[in-house]
Amino acid sequence: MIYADIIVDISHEKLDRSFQYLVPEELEGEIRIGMVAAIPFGNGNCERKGYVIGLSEKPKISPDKMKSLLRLVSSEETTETRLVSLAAWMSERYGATMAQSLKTVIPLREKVRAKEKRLLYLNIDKKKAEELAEALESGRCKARARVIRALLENEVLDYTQACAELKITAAVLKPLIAQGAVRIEQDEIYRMSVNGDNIPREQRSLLTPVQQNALEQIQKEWEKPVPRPVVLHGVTGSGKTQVYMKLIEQVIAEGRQVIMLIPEIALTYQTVRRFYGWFGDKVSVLNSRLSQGERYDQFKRARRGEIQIMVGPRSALFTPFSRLGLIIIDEEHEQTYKSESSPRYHARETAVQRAFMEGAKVVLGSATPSLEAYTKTVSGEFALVEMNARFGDRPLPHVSVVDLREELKAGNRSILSRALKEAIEERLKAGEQAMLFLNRRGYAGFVSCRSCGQVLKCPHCDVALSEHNNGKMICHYCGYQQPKAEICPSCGSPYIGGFKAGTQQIEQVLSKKFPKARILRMDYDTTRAKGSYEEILASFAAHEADILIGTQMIVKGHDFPEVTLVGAVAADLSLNMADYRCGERTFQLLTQAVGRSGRGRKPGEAFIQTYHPEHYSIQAAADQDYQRFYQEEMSYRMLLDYPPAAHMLSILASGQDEELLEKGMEFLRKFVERISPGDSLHIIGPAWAAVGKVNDVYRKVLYMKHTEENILMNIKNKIQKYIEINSGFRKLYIMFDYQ
DNA sequence: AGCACGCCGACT
DNA sequence: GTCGGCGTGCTC
Repeated sequence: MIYADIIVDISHEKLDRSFQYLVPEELEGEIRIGMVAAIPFGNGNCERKGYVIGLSEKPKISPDKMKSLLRLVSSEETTETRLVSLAAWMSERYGATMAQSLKTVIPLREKVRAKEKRLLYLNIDKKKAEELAEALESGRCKARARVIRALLENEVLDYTQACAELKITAAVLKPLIAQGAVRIEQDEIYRMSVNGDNIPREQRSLLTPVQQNALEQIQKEWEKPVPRPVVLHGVTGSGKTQVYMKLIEQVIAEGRQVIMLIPEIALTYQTVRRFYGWFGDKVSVLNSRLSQGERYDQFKRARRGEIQIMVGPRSALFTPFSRLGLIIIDEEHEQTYKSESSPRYHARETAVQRAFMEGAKVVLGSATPSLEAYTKTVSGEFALVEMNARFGDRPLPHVSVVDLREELKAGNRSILSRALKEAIEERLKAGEQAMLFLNRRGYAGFVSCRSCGQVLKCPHCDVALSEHNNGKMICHYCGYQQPKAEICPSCGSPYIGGFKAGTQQIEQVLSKKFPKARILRMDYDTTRAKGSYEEILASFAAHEADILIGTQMIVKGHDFPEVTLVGAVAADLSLNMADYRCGERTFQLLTQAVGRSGRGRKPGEAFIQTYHPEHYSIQAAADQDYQRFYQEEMSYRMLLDYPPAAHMLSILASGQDEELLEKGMEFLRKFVERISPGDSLHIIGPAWAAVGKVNDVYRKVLYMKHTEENILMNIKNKIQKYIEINSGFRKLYIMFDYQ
């Protein structure tokens, strides 16, 4: 006997789990995961549709209580069934529940209802309604009377809102609808969709020989019976976008569709404009500011075949195209492609899986490919295509590494080295632009006591508070703020102050040293208002300022042809993080930052200020030498068994009860030790998470490393079962992260 | 979401 | 007692 796990297609939290049904014998050969089945549901055996999310031979409940599914609604493969299979793969791979995976993959479930806002109307004239209300009030139907009264006051009521405010349920409304006094209408709410009509179509320029060569290599790979995913490694400014455009055109001409993922931070007005300029109404661009409903609308357009190209962040990967031909991931190494909530999927890996399931091709582009992707090109699993020259044969910028220890020895305590200061002066004189880049936001501006060393922390999160110029200290995790402390709360010393290296401090130093320079600052504070991000960039692009200071956000993919100087003020900040990827991140950030310089006619220059001038991440970035970085970083990962040299599974547990959390994690470690085969598995922890507490919820992690992927998968499955059986874990939230 | 069950106030 | 509104809880 086969049993099918089915999620009922009703949008309600309490139904967000699977129900098991008997599969009739004649359907046993036909049923597959992802199909839609008609099932009897609830006390009235009301017929509903549900997704088949799993098949097994073991019943979860006594089989005589189980109902049999009626029939399969879609026996053919549709876009939806393929996406449901993708969700099934994701929950297996990333250790999430099927409900969580379905939610990420199919936005339709709860969002359909959100779109069709249900409204209540009076179905009789006011006089009759008045009479009815009186009749109901004199009787016992007070709840019904409330509805009629409310409708007499307001012609239209929102269904959900009315239920909450008038304290009524469907049971109250049902007789009113039956007698014809009230009607429900499902108003489709029209939302503004991004309109690309009035943007002029842009002429595509001819490809340079380097680009043409890359294009041909990719096309050659595509001619193979089973094309491999292609890693397009192009140095900064080599013009990968032009190559993407040609590939997209080719796939569209074959009558297939394209998904292009770009990092969230690059989704600016300019990018959106460019895509509309190239593809007109064939393209839709998603961005994070779109509401769920607007996103749903765009997905609906894709399903109907109204658009051929979807551009967007991570979540655009699940666009329901029926004949998907190509997935492009631009800046493939970016952190934003990894989901931070369960399922903690990586868009790169998931894209390869979706493409495999639907016979589509994959192109992963980057100037600094992730170790994961590049390693697969070495093993031959992915193809590698390189572009080693900049667009128009412009030279790569000349990079100098400045040793900050030497600066200190020479008596310079400023955040600007002498060399960088001189270079800025030169640019100002020449009327050219400069960019100053600071790796990390939260790091700067923390407040500590000079006598006892105590760092002021957020009372709800395990994070240092940041000092801001408005005299307040703010937690960047939960938004908690308090006035600036005058004395140290632990020792009472008045010598307490901020660690000065934030973007604001750099701005202050610069405006003191160069009072005539026009300075723009771009960080968390100056971009919080909607649209200000674009405003700052546009203003700098129009040369309304000479110097732009900022965090990560200024180094991503913007083209400022007038910029001839880039300074990485404190390159080490991202090097000292407690994370095995910090070397990779530093290399990527610095390479991107340095690559901003000299993109126009004039050659560029860059300075990297550091306390570790000998570190390979910094040297390789200065030389723009990816190969060298890859070799060094890979040997480090192999030495310590970090991905991609080995596989790693993390268990992230959180809960409000600190003691319960610690006990639970200890139990988990012992459990893993018991089931793990021999000594080849490295278990690390349990330890406190990088941020051990957020909003009064404690967080711990347990890591496991092994060279064999299957062994970790197996352990993950066993832990999942263990957690399900032991009720002690009910109050803990447990998430798996696989990398 | 929608159905049954059961509590509780009103009325023959 | 009985009738019926309406809140509550469950659905393989």
